[in-house]
Amino acid sequence: MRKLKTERQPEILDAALAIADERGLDALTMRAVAERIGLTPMALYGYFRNKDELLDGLVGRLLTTLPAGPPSESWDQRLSAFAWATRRLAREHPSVFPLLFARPSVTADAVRVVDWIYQALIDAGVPDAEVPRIERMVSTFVLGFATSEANGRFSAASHDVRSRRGRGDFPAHQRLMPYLDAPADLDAEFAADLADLVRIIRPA
Amino acid sequence: MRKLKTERQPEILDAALAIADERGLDALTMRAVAERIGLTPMALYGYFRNKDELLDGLVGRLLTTLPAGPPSESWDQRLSAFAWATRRLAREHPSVFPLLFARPSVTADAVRVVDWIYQALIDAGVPDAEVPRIERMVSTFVLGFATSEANGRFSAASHDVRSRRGRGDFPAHQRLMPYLDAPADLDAEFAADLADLVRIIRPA
DNA sequence: CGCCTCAGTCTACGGTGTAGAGGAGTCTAC
DNA sequence: GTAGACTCCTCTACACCGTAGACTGAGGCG
Repeated sequence: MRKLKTERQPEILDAALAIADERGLDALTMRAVAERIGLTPMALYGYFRNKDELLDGLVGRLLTTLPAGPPSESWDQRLSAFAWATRRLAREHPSVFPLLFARPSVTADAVRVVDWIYQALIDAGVPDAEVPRIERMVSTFVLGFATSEANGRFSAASHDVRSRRGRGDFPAHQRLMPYLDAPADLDAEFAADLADLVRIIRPA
Repeated sequence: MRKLKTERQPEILDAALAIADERGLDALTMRAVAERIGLTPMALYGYFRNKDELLDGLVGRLLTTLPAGPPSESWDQRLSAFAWATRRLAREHPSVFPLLFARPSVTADAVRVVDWIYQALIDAGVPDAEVPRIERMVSTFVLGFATSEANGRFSAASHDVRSRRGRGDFPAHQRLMPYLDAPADLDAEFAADLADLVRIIRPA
């Protein structure tokens, strides 16, 4: 079978997304997906050539849920809306989100998102030659931040450090301890980071 | 067996790293590691409680190879050295590197690296209260850039887009086509991004 | 009627991580 | 010298994984 069926693809991806959200990426197996929609595992292979393609489909599904900012808004409004939507996606689907980073994902869905960002940067007055670099910088940061949050890289550090305090191992940590004890307000932090980024983009 | 043996841990991690470098992360199985050092798979469980712990050990091993910048250098020299060393790590071990992003990794190794960055930011004159945020921003970007490079997120986009040109799907891509055809000089790009970051950090 | 296509099933294979039991070798104490 | 404990490792086995290959049963169409 060369050509793939498409009708039930969305249904399959819904099931896969639900499983990953509920039980984590490790639980996302072909057998689990099949069982959820009442098929045998092998039936899925009529819709996706293999598991990797199913995961790519999942990535595409996530990307299509990113809303295109209406061109009426200003470039920084559109950029900011995209960034916050991306981060929301990561919070809603923390298990699946890291796949966005792991897979090259040169699908039409991904290119469409990049095109929005290109357009926003062009409207911001960034020279054409610089647009691709700035896009990579911005999307790397946004994806990186959201991914870090999704898999817990931003939390619990101070707890571990406290157990080591008293020994002089980590002087900067000791000095900053009052600021490390409280968990960071990541909403405010994301906003501040975005403001810094916009400051880079805004033409001198 | 509650307590783990440690003597042969480095040997095991060396084998694991070599396998991942040579044949990819998928080939990094307990059986493959065991065979490489002439043991049975179950022997590894005396040194690591399970495969996840072995992977955590691998992350730690990578982190320890990041050199501490001598405090004699200026803060931006140290920061830049750290960034380039991180990126070099990603190029040397592209299969394993993404694990740095995937695992919270609050081990002593990770905290030590963070401590260097804290110190550099303090020396840069960043207010104490802002240091943790800036550290997260910088390391998110550096890790994100290096990870993107390692798994190919920065390449081959234009090739796919070219096949879609002619249809008006992606207007910004069409306008930027001359700059998308040539592969980006990622060395120069990384340097430019770092310069932008340093500009954010440097106190007004 | 015969034949084709299609959606889905069934069976099976080689791989995975790892639990549990046991077996050699060495160290210590009597 | 020998019994026991401890350490390091092996062996066997299990449940689960992705998926190849062959099959079934139900239309559609000549």
